Amino acid sequence: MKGQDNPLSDTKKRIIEVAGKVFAESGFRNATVREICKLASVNIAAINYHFGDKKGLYLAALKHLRTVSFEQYPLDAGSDTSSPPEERLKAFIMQFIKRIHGCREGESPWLRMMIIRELMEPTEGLDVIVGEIVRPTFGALSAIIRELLGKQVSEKTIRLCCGSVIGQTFFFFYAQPIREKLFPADRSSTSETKVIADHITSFSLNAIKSYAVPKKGR
Amino acid sequence: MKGQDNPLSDTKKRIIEVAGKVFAESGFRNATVREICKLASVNIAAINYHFGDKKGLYLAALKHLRTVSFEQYPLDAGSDTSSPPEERLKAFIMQFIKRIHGCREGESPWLRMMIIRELMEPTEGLDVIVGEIVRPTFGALSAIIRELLGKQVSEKTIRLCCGSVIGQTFFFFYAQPIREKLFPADRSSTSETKVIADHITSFSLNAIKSYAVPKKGR
Amino acid sequence: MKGQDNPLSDTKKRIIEVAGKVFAESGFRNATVREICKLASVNIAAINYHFGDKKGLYLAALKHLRTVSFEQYPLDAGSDTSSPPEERLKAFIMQFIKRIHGCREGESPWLRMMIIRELMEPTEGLDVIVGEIVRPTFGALSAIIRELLGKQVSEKTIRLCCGSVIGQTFFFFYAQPIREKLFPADRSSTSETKVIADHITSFSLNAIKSYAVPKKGR
Amino acid sequence: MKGQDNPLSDTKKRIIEVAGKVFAESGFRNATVREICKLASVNIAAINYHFGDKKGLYLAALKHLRTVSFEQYPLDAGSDTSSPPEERLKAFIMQFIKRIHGCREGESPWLRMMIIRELMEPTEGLDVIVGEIVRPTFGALSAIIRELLGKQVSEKTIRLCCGSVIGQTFFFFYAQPIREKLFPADRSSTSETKVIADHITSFSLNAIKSYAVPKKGR
DNA sequence: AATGAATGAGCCTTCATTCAT
DNA sequence: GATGAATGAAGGCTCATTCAT
Repeated sequence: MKGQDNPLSDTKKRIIEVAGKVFAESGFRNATVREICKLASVNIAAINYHFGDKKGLYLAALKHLRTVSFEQYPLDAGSDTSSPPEERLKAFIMQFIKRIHGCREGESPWLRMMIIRELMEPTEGLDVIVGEIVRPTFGALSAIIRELLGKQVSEKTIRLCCGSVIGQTFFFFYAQPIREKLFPADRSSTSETKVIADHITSFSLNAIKSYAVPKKGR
Repeated sequence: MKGQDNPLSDTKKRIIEVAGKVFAESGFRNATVREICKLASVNIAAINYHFGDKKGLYLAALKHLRTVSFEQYPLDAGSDTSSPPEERLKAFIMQFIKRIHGCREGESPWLRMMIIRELMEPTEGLDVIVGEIVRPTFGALSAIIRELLGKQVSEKTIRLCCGSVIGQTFFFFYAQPIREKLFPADRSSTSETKVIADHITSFSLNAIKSYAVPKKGR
Repeated sequence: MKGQDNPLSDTKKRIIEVAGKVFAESGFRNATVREICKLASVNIAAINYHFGDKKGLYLAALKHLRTVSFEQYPLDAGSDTSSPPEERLKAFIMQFIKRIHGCREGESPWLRMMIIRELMEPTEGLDVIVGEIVRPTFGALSAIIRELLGKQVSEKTIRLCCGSVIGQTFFFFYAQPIREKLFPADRSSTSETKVIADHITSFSLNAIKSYAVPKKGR
Repeated sequence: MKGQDNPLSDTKKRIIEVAGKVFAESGFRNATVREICKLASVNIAAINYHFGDKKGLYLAALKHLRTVSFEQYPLDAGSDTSSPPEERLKAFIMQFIKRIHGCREGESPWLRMMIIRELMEPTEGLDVIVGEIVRPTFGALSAIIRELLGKQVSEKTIRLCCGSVIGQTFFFFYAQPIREKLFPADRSSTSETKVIADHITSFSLNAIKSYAVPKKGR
């Protein structure tokens, strides 16, 4: 009775889930198929059978991570297109943080780690990340910022503002190890995450609105 | 007392310089001592003799990179403490970009790559980075932002604003591979670097000034 | 009594035919059951089911190759026992070349390759080759040479002459890769095959007749 | 004091000698570097260090085999250019047999096995074999046969006769396993080798002289 | 201070075979 | 009869490290 709507065999699914963790934590090269197979309790030859080779497994794991992340944290949650853009920006930032950096206690930010590793040593996985993760995210953010800035503003300016927003979120979570060493008080926690999200929201809104002011007067 | 006019043997110096490039470009694990020795034209056993092991060489190379970077791009260049804070923020951002991300054409952003790698897989090198690179940088930026915001603002707010500024610079350069795939027009170049630096400066100034307003009126 | 009109299941037959090609071209070890199964469009477990293991399939393929070869190129074709022995030797050499080395353009000399491989690393297949291929061939050739030499000549001499004839044919075709590298002009072709067959015939006839002469006078 | 004129380290030499045997007996693919290293009592990584990879070792072993074989059995031994061609052909055949097939009891015919394997599955080694082994051998034999046939005979005819001579020697020794199965009396031995060499010599001389006759009369 | 040689551990991959259905 | 999934045993190669000089 099990698995009646499960297109992935148990073994294959188990391997993919383990691989997601291991690849995120160790990177493509450092991760070993041996470790993955051991953790998944399968024979090492199973990788070749199900995924062809290590790279095939890596791409499968990356795509799986994306799928799960998008299902858990859809981009348009928490607001709808009729909401004012300020509110939608706030919702976007919170959702983006949850999706990319994880939010539940103990949940490891695998997707973010995969993205960062791909930026250091790009593989075919970068195309997956850009095409299926970054592009739709940028699209959603662009729409909000375009509405905040008004139609007269150039696309280039919108791109730059998108980068400023995304860049802030990346930094606060990605550079967490440094921040904790510098300021032990800012230890990661659910409430600290909310503080950061609020800061990014207001910092960005303030900046963007100033950009937009010239067109309306001042 | 030995080596009074030769604190580093030529061999050792040569190895360190090569290692800096190779470690930055390939990461700790992927870099091979064989390649480093070949490029430095030294015997493979020299690493063990001079640095103990691969990790010892890595730390030596990291420290060397920091020294060179700080000598080439001192933090306070381009302005002095008597300048208005807006101007000093602008100078800081430009200098930070040059130091961390490189500025000359073809120059590899070794220091940034080392930092990013340490963030993914912290080693002893992270202490070096935090203590000798990040802390003074944050200190300088904090001073500028504190002056912009006024004394009434909490240290926490200042830290958050520092993060927002640094985060933006990191993103634009670190995520360069993604940005190029998404927007081929924004290819990296000296002029594009200037555009980005100006954007970060005005975006941040706008945001910070808005933060500061409430205290003086509104 | 089953399979009265289907002694070999289609699947089994298909596998054998594919295996003959693959084993001849790649040798026993280098050939993979996976490739054979893929080319034959059968499941990989079918080999185990039908033939026990890889070696069983190999032997089956070898026997099939022999059967086909003998059906296509019967030994006594092109002449009959009433013909003069010179003519029969000529016919034998041509037929032997066709059978062992192939004659049609693009036809791979599978049987020869199998024989050569068995000579390098004898398996049970060598018994099949000796008993069902070599022995009748040697018998036919012996009869011709015996007639050419006369009854007084020892069996040992006949055996040596048989070896000389067979040896020449083997060399010219088997060492083809070397001959082409040494003398690019002697590239393999239908006409070149005929030139070689004629040479072997006259060379051998000349030699054998000289052998025979002493007995009749001089 | 040892090895004062020994350009090869003991280890390297040991590996090459073992590799020659193993590659000849098992072929390039079937031979394993693990077995070679075990027999040579060296670490498996020594192959990478000294020869780059398996193929490098293979080529080194092949060249070593050639060198040893040529030093032990120089082509022009047993006769000089002033001898009559009949005598020189006899000497050539005996020497060729010794060189390629081995002559001492228990001596394995490694060089022949290597050649045969290269003919089945050519690698870069075939170029070595053709260039450094086959070409000079054919050159020496050609000279003898040209003298036997006279200048009027075409180069093509000389090539064909060379092939006939070489082909016979190959067959008798290469097909030894079959010959022993067919005619147990013809077991390999020093005296049998002499019988074969004499047969090939007279068989070939008879044939070649008949070729040459037309030019002088008949 | 420096070197060439050697080592052992580990990695990815491939293959024939077998199991459960 | 036939299949997809799974297994264990090797195999070639790479790497950091160490040894003897």
